[in-house]
Amino acid sequence: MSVRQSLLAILDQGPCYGYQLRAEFERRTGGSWPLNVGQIYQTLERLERDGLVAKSDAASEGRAYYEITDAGREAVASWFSSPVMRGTAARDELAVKLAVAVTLPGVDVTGVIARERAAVRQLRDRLVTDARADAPRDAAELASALLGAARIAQLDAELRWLERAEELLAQASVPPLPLSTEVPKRGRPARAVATD
Amino acid sequence: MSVRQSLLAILDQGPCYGYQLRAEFERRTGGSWPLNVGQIYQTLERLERDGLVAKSDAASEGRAYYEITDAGREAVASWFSSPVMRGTAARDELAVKLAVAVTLPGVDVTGVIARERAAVRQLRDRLVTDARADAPRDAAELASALLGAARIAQLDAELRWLERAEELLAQASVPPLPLSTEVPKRGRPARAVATD
DNA sequence: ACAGCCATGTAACTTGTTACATGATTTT
DNA sequence: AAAATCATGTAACAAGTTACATGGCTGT
Repeated sequence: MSVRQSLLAILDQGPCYGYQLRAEFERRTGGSWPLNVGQIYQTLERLERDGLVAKSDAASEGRAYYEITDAGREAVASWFSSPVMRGTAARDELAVKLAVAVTLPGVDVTGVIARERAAVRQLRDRLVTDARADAPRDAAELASALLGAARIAQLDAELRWLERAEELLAQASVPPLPLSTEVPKRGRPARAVATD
Repeated sequence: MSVRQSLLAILDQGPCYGYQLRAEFERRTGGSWPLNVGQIYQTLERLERDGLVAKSDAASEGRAYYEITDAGREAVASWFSSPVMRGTAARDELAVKLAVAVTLPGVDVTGVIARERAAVRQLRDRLVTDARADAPRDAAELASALLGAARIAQLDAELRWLERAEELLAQASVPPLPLSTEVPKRGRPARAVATD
């Protein structure tokens, strides 16, 4: 929902047209997260469908301006006033991959961890090198610095976690789980223990 | 791609039918990431479309078994032998939200950070409390512990980053960016400097 | 005239996800 | 018979993303 909500928040500042929205978004995210222009129009179409924006009447010079609606303003306020949704599940690709790997027979988990770690460290080092140390001069530079710091922090966390995973794996050497051989009955299963 | 690849990796262990796949996946992810059964069949259909699995001939007792193909085995090997894809962009909802927030006039960034931080800390504390300290007895428990640790590590990173963001924001008090007023020309822009 | 960008829009696709229909099987 | 679960499958949708068609405008 990030793109959708971000575009809406920008439109909260005033009417915009497609190309302008892309420029504003990319300016405010420091060039990370580049957007295909088509995605802007797709998102605008969906925002309009949901009643959060509307095509402006005053279309100047062949540009299709969109303006936010009252419902859209509410959505922006709600976005900024409530924390980001975190589902109960951990939709972390790396974590799930490793979790599945340790349960499967025949997977070289140590190798998997080593490769992931090398990739993470390399990327992390590159980002740290590229990160400029001088203080941000405007809000866009500040935003850029924040995004960079977030990326690095996340990679650091992954590095530490991967090291911890290596430890756990070395200590608790547990047998992997083959496919469950027991074929359960098809109908309604018996009551767990008793009716009581 | 996690679900898709995980199911394929499980099928690499032997033919499975839909319900069985769900059980195997959830067993191996410790109940986090619960799957709607329909998603299993959707994913199987797409895997079959891509030639990575095939319907098994020996359909026993009305169960539709799927088995992995050679291409599927290659995909599994490739998944485990190469690190997870990390796009150039930082598709981090929280980070982008804050980045956009600091560039927009009229947003109470301090409040946003405070609320996000409170939510993260609360969730983190709950997870730490729920985390069992005893050593895992089988691979499923190890996987579960790994997933829990990954979640906590990620939340820790977010906490630290949010604190850093507060600092940066307090130090470098930069003015927010209003919408760009300059309307660029529509046609081809002039050459940057010179042909040389 | 032509290259090249601005600008809009549409079609299609990906993974993830839910809701629903349908039936078989088994316990109560 | 009714309830509950196993089991398969289909339809639809969300959000992100890309590719393409089409035209207008401007500098060379």
